[in-house]
Amino acid sequence: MSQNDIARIAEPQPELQLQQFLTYRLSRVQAKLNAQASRVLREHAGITLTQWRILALIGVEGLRRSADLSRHAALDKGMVSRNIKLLVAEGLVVAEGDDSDQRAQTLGLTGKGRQLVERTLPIMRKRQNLLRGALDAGELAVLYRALDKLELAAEAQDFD
Amino acid sequence: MSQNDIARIAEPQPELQLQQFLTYRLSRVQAKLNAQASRVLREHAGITLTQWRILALIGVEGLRRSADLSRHAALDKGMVSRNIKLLVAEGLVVAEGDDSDQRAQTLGLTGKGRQLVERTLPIMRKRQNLLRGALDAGELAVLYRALDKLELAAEAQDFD
DNA sequence: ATAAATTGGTTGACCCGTCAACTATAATGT
DNA sequence: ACATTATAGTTGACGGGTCAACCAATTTAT
Repeated sequence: MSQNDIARIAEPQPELQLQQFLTYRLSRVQAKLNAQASRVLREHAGITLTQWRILALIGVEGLRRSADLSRHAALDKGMVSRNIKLLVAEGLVVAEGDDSDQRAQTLGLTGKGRQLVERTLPIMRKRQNLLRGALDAGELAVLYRALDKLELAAEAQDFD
Repeated sequence: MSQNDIARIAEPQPELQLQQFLTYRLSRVQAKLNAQASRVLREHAGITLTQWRILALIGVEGLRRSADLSRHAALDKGMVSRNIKLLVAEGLVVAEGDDSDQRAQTLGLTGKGRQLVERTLPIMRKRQNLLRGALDAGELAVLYRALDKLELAAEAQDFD
């Protein structure tokens, strides 16, 4: 306790680091993936990642209702609502009333929106392939399995 | 195009889903890990995850300066600053001027802060072990490798 | 038929994390 | 020695994401 006179409760814990390291790694990788996609989309299409997802869900997956988007892509419905409004204002999306359900609105792409998706799809696919190419099939399988297990463990409520 | 008359730009793309699925999975797992830790800390110690990290870095790792915390745990320095202020206000941390560097302050735990860390450490270790037990060594290794590769791929700037 | 519960969508509030600007002090270069 | 550059820490602002309240319309149960 002479030179290094720091009040410690316990010796540094590699275990503690591991846990924090894990969530740290996960959030970091995810942040970088998002940042990369966001950059491309901003430069190439002038939209955000969320907006791209919405456009792709409408234009590629053929979904037509906000609620479907939320469910399909686990997007918050509030966020979908706000972004739809933006996309409509920018003339990329049309939202017209649905006859069969007065609450709902039917979503679709405008010509401009369709053009933008068509123009953007190839580059996003390219990126896709880059990412996919980074992992071999075995790694991908283990990654998914590990994430499943972690997610399950993270749901435990009764370990205390 | 009869019954399912939806204007699509392309057929639904499993590849697109994969990418979004990947970031979706990552963010989801991470969110759950955070939520779990946050819940435990809130119920058990009345602090947030960030605050716990700070307390542990001071009390367990023995760090004494804000800047060291930021570097060590990749926490934003602004966030550290604000949280330190809260922790001081709650009487868990002391921050006194540093003689050798007028800009810096020396951080330490109060008795109350030390007690709280001592009380909270065991349960966080328990959680730690739960998570660690969820993956075998091989899975953990592949997980790390896969995250490394993905992170690298996510840093590529010139794929377009 | 009508009350209750569910669903679609909008809006406001809030937290977390990041970034930028700024002040004060220290270290470095010439 | 003095000007430049780097560092410690504070603060304000912003975007992404979650949550809750709310309205209108629709489905379900009794």
